This record gives sequence, C-alpha cells and structure tokens, in this order.
Amino acid sequence: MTVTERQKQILDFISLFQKHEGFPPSLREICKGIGLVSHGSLIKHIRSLESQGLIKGMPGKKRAWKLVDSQSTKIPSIPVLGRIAAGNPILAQEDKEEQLPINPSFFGSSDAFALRVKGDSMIEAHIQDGDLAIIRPQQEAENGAIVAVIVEGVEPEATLKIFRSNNETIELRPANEFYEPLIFRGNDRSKIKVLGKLVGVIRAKP
Amino acid sequence: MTVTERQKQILDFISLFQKHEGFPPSLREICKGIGLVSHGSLIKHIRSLESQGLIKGMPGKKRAWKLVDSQSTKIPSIPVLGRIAAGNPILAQEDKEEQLPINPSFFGSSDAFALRVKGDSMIEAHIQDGDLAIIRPQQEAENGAIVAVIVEGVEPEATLKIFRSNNETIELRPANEFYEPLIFRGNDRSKIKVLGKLVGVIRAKP
DNA sequence: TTGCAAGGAGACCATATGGTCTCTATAATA
DNA sequence: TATTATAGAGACCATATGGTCTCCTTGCAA
Repeated sequence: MTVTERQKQILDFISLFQKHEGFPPSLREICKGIGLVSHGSLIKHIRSLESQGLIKGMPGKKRAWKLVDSQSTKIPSIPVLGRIAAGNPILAQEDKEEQLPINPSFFGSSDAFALRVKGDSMIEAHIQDGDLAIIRPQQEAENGAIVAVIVEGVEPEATLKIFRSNNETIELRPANEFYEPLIFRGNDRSKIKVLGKLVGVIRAKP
Repeated sequence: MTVTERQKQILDFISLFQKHEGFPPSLREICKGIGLVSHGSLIKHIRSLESQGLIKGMPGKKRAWKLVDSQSTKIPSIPVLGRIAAGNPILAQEDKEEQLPINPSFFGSSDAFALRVKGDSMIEAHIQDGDLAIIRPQQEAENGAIVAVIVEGVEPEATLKIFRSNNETIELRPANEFYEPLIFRGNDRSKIKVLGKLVGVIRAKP
C-alpha cells in the first residue's frame, strides 16, 4: 500500500493545523482545508492512513487525531554519530545514538549531524578533545575548509581535517604542527570520502 | 485576580495530557484527571483561566483548548544577552534578543543564557572571537573556573575571565598571556559581580 | 461493451462534549 | 445569627463531530 497525493495533502494539513492552532482539526475542517465537500469521503483516506500507521484516531473521541512519528511530534535534534560503519557512514537517525536537543537549522542545515572529537589534532583551530563537531553533509569541499572525512584503510572512524586540493593532489592537514598531513596522489585520491563540512562546534563542560 | 491551586492543577493537567496524547483533553477528561465529578463546576475555573489569558477555548468547537504561552507551546531555547544594563544584567527573556534553538537542559540548567564573545582574551581556553559562551547563572565561583563577570566601572558588558580568589584578593585572569589580569583587594572586591559559570561554548560558522 | 475499484458527494445517525441552570455544603464576613 | 461568596454535584440541552450507508462519476482492464 502506498501514500497517495491526497493522503500526503491530508497529513500536511493536519500537521500545519496542529502546529498553528494547538489542537488537531476535525474531519470537516480537514475537508475545508483540502477542498473536499463530504467528510464521508475523507474518512476513507483517514482509515487508509491509520492502517499504514501514519496517523492514529481515538474511536469515540471527537477531534482526537494523533500524528504518528511526524515533525510536529518530534523535536528537531542533531544526531551524534559514534562509529561510522566501514565506508558507508550511518546517517540514518534510526540507530538510537545520542541526540543533541538542538535545532539543526541553527547551523543552516536540516540534516546536520555531530561527531565527537578525539584528540587534539585540530587544536590550532580551537577545537579540543571532547568537542562536538557539527557537520553539514556534502561531497565536495573548498580549499581551506575543515571537513569530516573517512580515509579508506586508515581509520574506521571519521576525522576532521583541513582540506586542500589541486590538479594532482589532495592534502588533509591537521590543525596541529606536531601532526603530519596526509597527501594523496593519483588513484589514492579516491580513498578519501568527504562526509561534510564543519559548520559548528559545541563544547559542554561537565 | 489570582490563580488558585485548583486552577494550577488544571493547567498542569492540560499541559501533561496535551504532551502525552497529542491533543487537548475534553472537559470531562480533565474532571477525571483532577478528581472532579461535575464538569459544570470545572467550567467555572476554565472561564476564570480564560479571563486571565492563560488558556483559550474555541466556542462551539469540541475539545479545542489552547494553552497560551506555556512550555508545551514554546520550544525551550537559550537567550543571547547582548548588552548588559549597567550593573543589573537583563536576564528576562522579555526583550526580543536572539534566541538559540537549543534546549538549555543540555547544559544542565533550565535558565542558562549565552553571551557573544568579543576578542581573543580567552583564546588559550580555545574560546575565540564570535563564539557563544553558555553561562549557568550562579553567584559564587570556584577557583579556576571560567566565569562571566561584570566589573563595576570598567566595562558595561559582561566578560569572561578565569576566577581565582583567596582571603585577600580576587583575581580575574584572561586566558591570554598578552592580557593583564585584574586583581581586586579589600573593598574593591565588591566591584565584581559574578553572573554565572561557563558551562559550554558554541561556535557557528557562516 | 461489461465489470470492478477508487474517489467523491450527500444524507442520516449516535454520541461525545461544551454550555447552562439549579441545588447543596462550606467558609468567610458583617 | 444572617448574608454572601465559592466550590462542587447533578441534571438537561444543543450541537459539533465521528461513523456509516447509498449513489454518482471516472478510469482501467477483461
């Protein structure tokens, strides 16, 4: 079974109404909102949505609709990605990692995520051990930007590095003079997987 | 007019119900929840709460109660205090300063606030120009802690300093070897007003 | 064509629920 | 004591609203 256009429309309307009014709409209000005349017709869609688990109605109660698993219920948050599964980072929020109660839009991206910084390799950029690096997902990187990368075969986890490239090489440089930069030439360059760009840092003291 | 115990109870119940169920309770459900038999009695309290502007009902609509200005409506956030009014910092959220969409409980305090850092006086603590310092309000300070202070007659704005005191002196030291510490003796010590302790740092890159 | 399914319109029903009214009990006040 | 105010109980009403049923239209496939 699939969600039709009308049903998406209904979900959107309920979500919007709920957010705006503070309580769910009645069937007839939904009808008005999406341009239906008969609520008898609407109820078929509602039942379909219920059977798909996207909405929940309380039989016998009036104006009692609950959106299941929607933005209006969930508070936007930033997931902390602990371990990165080899090669393919787990970006899905499914795995119950830690969640920062911070609206990711604050960092300009609804799908930003966080990585916990280990060590002092970025200390000259004033990013210290234990800090949370906020990453905006993107594949490309500008020269000089701090990015989260996975380097194939080197470490299973993502690391922060300063990115710099030219026609021949890609250089990943720590912000710490005591650490050596990693330089990749030719085919080696494909070992680098850019997860995203650093857009923020959060430090919480105990 | 004042909010009685019963009325507080009603507000709490509505808020809890709303949060838990996703829609507001009916009058009879409120009755059950707070131990009333007749909803006729309840409605008097509801009307009183309405006249105080704490709740809003939609006449003619069923199960349509809206909590005005409550936690369930508002998303918890951290206020950014820009200017600090001479001596008495404006901690009230009333003035429409910037709000960080971050749950202050993340930093262990529901009334944490933020200050925007100016300059590099705390650079050795890896707090740089433009960072947001998250402050938990408190009057006292432990030795070695980073605190937000207002120094009477010196600056109209709050500044971050490392706090250290003994029987005779209070020392406010920047985390930057090129800056001089401020030392206060005797009565001068009362010129210092500690706003709170640094519990976090947030950096957002444009 | 015929048959079937989906989407919608419109009417009708049962009831959950807001609204109102009256009566009682208790406490405070004159 | 008498009076007033407040909180609550209980009954009754009007209606907004969920639920159901029938009929119509459209589109698609046999």
